[in-house]
Amino acid sequence: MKPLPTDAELQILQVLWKRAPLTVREVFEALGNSAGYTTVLKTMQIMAEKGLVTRDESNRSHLYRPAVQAAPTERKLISELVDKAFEGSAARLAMRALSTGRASREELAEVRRLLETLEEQDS
Amino acid sequence: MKPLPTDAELQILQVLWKRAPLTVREVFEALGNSAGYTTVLKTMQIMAEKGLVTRDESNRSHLYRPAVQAAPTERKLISELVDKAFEGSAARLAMRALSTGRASREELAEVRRLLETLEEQDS
DNA sequence: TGACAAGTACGACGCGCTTCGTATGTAGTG
DNA sequence: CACTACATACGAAGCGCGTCGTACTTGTCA
Repeated sequence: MKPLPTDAELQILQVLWKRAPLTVREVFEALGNSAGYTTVLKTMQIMAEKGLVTRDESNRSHLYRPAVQAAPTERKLISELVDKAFEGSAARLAMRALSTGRASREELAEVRRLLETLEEQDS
Repeated sequence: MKPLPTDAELQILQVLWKRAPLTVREVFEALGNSAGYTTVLKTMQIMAEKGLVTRDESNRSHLYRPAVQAAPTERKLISELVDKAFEGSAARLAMRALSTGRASREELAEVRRLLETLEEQDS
């Protein structure tokens, strides 16, 4: 129903996930002027149409809140990539991700803990 | 230099990675007629221009081979998503991927083995 | 040798996304 | 009350991608 966010929409959602509610101007500034103000505005209007955000119009400066959660959205983005490039195997994607060398020692330990939880659960 | 493959290009690359060299028709058939023949042809021509594949024109039916490898391409696709949606943390992406519930017991064990290797290496 | 089958080349269109210019409305202030 | 600052709304352009129709070339075989 609610579509997955596009790239530009995802940038905005990430800002909103950290600290909502926010006005368009606040989002615009958080984005570091990577796009024009009206570009951000328009995108957020479209997101409201799509149901990705809600907005409170009681003030002159409308306040925006995310209408989709981070975790499920991230999972769907991953599933998309998994289907597209990893033959449906999330584990294969995870392994590729870990072998990019971009993970620190601590992060690896975290992954290990998650893995233990999952393996337990599954039995 | 060589750009990342687009979605349609990735579908074709996956076929070529499995069994190259192949003609356009063979790729077309492997794709199960999800797109028209000339669509596949055109896309493969573009891929040749981009340097994603090479082609042997000595026969009337040109033979195509991948010019980029699967592993690095997959890693770049992941990095792209990591930067776009996971604040640069490949480990965070890996954890989300594992918690989609799409991984079997065996796959989890594989991930665990990889993890052990990585943790060793890093010390 | 002529006609058909099968290949390549190429141009063009439609769509979604991003971008921004411009029009319009409105709250505050001297 | 007029002026300025700042907000929203909206239309339209540019671009990449996927798609396919059509033209052209070439090999084959009756």
